[in-house]
Amino acid sequence: MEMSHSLAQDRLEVADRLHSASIHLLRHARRQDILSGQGPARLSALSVLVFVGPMTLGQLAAAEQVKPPTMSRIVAGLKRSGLGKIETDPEDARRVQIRATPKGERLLQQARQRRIQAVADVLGDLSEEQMRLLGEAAETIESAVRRRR
Amino acid sequence: MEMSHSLAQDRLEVADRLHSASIHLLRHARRQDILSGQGPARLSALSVLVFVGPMTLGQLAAAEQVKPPTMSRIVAGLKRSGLGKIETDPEDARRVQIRATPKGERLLQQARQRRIQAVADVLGDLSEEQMRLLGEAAETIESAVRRRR
DNA sequence: CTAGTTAATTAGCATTGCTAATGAAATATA
DNA sequence: TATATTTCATTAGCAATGCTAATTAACTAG
Repeated sequence: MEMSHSLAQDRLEVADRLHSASIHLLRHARRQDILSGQGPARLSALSVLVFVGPMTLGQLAAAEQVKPPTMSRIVAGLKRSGLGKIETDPEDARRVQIRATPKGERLLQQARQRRIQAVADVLGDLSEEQMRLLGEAAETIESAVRRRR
Repeated sequence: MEMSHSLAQDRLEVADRLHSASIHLLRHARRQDILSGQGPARLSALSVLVFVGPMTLGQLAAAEQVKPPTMSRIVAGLKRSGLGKIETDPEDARRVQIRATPKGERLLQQARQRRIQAVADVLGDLSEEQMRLLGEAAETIESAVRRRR
C-alpha cells in the first residue's frame, strides 16, 4: 500500500503539473498574437463577440472579468481599429450593443488559427495515442470548468 | 473507414480544445493573484527568480520574453516592494544580479499555493481515473514543450 | 589608446487594469 | 406626477506593463 501520499496531495500535484503545463503551452500560443497588431485585451474581447455574439458593454465586461470602465476603453479601441461596432439599444437607451465587424471577424479568425497552429506545432511529434490522451484531457478539463462557472 | 478527417485535422482539433481548456483553467488560477497585491509581470519574474535562482537582468528578461527596459522596471518594482534584491556583478560591473528576498520567496510561494489550490478546486469532483488522465496529459504537454524550446 | 560592443537605464509612447466622479436614462416611490 | 433611487456607460486620473530610441557605463578588440 502507498502510504506517503494522501488523495488530496495527489490532487494538488496533478493541479500543479497541469497549471505549469498550461502556462508553458499558452506561452507559445500567445507569441503569435503580435502578428495581429492588436493587444491581448482587444483580441480576447473580440473573441467573445465572435463566438458568443453581440452583447452590451456590461455583459462583455463581465464575460472578460474586467470592470466596465476598462471594457469601455477596449471597445473604443476596437471601434477605432474598425474591428467592432457600437449600436444603441432601442429598448434601453443607456445600453450599448457591441458587435464584431466583418473585418473584426476575419482578424480574429486569423489570430485564432495562428494560435492553434502554434499549439499544434508544439504537439507536433506526439503519437496518435498521446493525441487521443490530450483530447480526452481537454474534454475533462472543460467539463470541470463548466461545472465551476 | 473514417474519411472525413485527416490526421492533421485531428491534431488541429486537439490543439484547439487543449488551447481553450488551458485558457479556461488558468483564468481561475489567475484570479487568485489579486490577493498577493502584485501585478502579473512581477509575480512571473519572481517565480523565475525563486525556481531557477538569481540571474542578471538580461537573463531574466529573456526568461520572461520581455525586452530589457521592461524588465528593468519590473525589477525596480520588486525592489520597491522588498521582494527582490539587486547586486552588482563583481566580474562585470555592467551586469546586475537579481535575486528574490526571503520576503519575495514567501510571497511567491503563497501566491503559487493559492493558484494551485484554485486549479485543484476546479478539478475537485473528478474521479481518480480522470485525475490520472490529467496527470499523464500534463506530463505529455511538458515534454512536448521542452522539445520545442 | 581608441573604436566598437554589450548591459542596463532613461524617456516617451500605447495599452490595460483600477477607483471615483459624472451623466444620462430607466424605475420606484411618495 | 414629481422626486428619489438605481442602473449603465463614460470620463478623469492613477499604476503597471509592453515597446522603441537614445543614453550611459563598462568591457573587449585592434
